[in-house]
Amino acid sequence: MSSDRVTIRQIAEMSEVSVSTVSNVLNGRTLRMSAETLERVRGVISTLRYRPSSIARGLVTGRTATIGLVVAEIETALFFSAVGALETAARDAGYNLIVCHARGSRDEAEVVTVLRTKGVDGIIFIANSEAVDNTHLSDLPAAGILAVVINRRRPGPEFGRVSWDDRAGVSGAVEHLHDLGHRRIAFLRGPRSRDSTRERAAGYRRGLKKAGLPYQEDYVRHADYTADPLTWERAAGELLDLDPAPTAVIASDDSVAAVVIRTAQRRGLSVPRDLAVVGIDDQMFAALLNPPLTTIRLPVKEAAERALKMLVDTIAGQSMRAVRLDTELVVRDSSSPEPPHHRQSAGCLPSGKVAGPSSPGRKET
Amino acid sequence: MSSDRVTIRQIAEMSEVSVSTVSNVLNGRTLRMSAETLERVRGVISTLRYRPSSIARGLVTGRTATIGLVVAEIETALFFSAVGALETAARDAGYNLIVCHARGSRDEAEVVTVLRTKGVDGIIFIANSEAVDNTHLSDLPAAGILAVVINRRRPGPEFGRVSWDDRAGVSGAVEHLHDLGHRRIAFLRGPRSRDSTRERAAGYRRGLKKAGLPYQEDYVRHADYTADPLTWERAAGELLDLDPAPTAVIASDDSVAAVVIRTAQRRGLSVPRDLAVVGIDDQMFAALLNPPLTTIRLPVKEAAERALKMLVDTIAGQSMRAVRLDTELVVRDSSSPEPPHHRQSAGCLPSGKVAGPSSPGRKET
DNA sequence: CTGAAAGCGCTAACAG
DNA sequence: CTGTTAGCGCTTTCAG
Repeated sequence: MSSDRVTIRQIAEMSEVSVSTVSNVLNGRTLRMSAETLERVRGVISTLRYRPSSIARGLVTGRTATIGLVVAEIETALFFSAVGALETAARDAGYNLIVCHARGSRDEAEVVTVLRTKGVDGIIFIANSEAVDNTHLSDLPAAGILAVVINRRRPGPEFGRVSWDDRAGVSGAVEHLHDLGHRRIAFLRGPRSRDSTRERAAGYRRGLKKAGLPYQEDYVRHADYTADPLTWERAAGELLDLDPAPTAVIASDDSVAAVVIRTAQRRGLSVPRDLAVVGIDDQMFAALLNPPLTTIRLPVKEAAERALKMLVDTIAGQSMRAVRLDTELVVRDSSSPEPPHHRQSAGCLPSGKVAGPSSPGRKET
Repeated sequence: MSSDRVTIRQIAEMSEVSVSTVSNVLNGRTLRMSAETLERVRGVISTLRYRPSSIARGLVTGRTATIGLVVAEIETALFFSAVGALETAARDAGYNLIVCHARGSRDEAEVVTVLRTKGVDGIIFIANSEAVDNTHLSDLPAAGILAVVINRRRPGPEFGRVSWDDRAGVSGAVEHLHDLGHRRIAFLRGPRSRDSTRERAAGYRRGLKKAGLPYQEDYVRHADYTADPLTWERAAGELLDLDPAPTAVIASDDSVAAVVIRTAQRRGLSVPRDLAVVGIDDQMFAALLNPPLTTIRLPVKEAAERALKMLVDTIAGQSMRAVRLDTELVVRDSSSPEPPHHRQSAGCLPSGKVAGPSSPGRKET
């Protein structure tokens, strides 16, 4: 097969220099080298299309310019933008990404082992905020493998961490709805096992308090976005059956929000006139719904970029940190004070106007 | 940092055997080895948690158990399911995936170079059917790097290829709509530069012909799903302005379909009563729209799995092939003969009933 | 059935 | 400023 691989030795011979000289030009240690030699070596390299084997290099340097990415729930649309952003950022920094999907602690431990044998320089974990066991990560720092976690509890101080402020996000959404005149604001909780669910619930309470609204048990329902959509529909229906029914709903994510909208519409209600709906995530389709969905945008891409930067900076000598990003409320028609067909046709894809100044993480677009 | 790496030599010493013996147990060449020795070596390996370095192994064997995945348009939701499926399939087969995003031929050439220096055993290209230049791939076979392309023209006979039948998919959708009683069926074309767009347009014509319907220029519009949603809205509006207006639209993809639905609804039309809408892709949100979207499901996941299998089989000695997969028409409410609120609450997430037997690629669910 | 030894392609001392 | 050399950790003949 690949019998004709060009090696550094051949380059050396053809350039009539030693391998170390070639190695030097390869690695930019070219400062005090005769310009003529440099030229000649470079010429041979390019005519032979020589590319040093990063395997061989990795064996001796112990570095591979490869980063492992361990993704929980790879099927989730939101995480894909993270993978994309990460890949771009990584390649800009001269790294490649080995992407692995881990479905649980056991799986993750296995994946980490493989990644270690492959000699990755660092690992980024992007999680679903599931409070997962971290013990299998404890020996990573000792093994000299840098790691940063996204949307997950920090396994230790040697780990980098990037997260976002779920609590402030939901709190801000409540305030937004309150500003619009809503007084009966319901909240759909996500999967029970996730930290994000707790944070968001806390944000809901905080938002109510800030707005001076009472917390009502009845207005909080469970709608696990990892479960069957029929269950979301049921939860939405129960909310709508209440008397008095809520005039606004913050859904557990954009998918659930889509079903809430549909459920309301099927009952003849108009969104947002009879019911305002706010999602969480800002997935691609949010702006395409009818009406376009107001949603709490999670800064997944930014998180990915920050995580990568943290890793690269740490390789360059800095130490790990924990950063928390702001979410951003993207206001579209599903929470506007007037029904969408009476308004300018606002809200298509990445547009989205912005709410009042009261809550954090809002930004002009 | 990683000073304390366990090596095969240490295992050999502690087991009081030679390194080659350890290597043998590592590689399963254990047939004619004293059971007692085997036991001892394995014991030492597991107590020391020894993992052979795949870098070192790769250097000598020339194989890395790593596959490159080159994705065009990594941001597209549809492709993510491919990445997920591929990762799972790869890991099951003992491989890892280096995922790269290539934005064009130049970028792709660069990515391929990097992948080669990293010693990948094969490369899978998953494309957007853009008729892209393939010349930079021509020396892959000679270099002993296996490659298979998904949704892209085959660069040569040494390349594997997996694709799907866009033409039959759209043709089947036309027939489905015809069966439902539609006689004025419009079609929204995707990006001009893609092969898939041409195939789909051909499928549209074929479907009309099969149904005995005339081809009408006016009913075909351009709605590039990579462009601004406002342009889709305009295209949809133009269709609806026609007299007589179409009673059904096949949209260029699910996102466009969502906007078509919205445009119709904003004009007070009911989907599907006044207008039936069919998408292409079957993205996650298709089932969440109101009404749930009938769509031509592209077998992206299956394609990914087939591609991986082809690669692995070829490594094992088989030769590359070209396979074409069927699409599947997933019938939901947006094309049902009656309005959704008069029907059983069908159509939530992966459900979707199935049309008549006339067209290819339909399957019972 | 096991051990010694020769590299895989490269980098990094260390001499010249 | 350039050349020689010793490995990185593993596999794989080839002798014992």
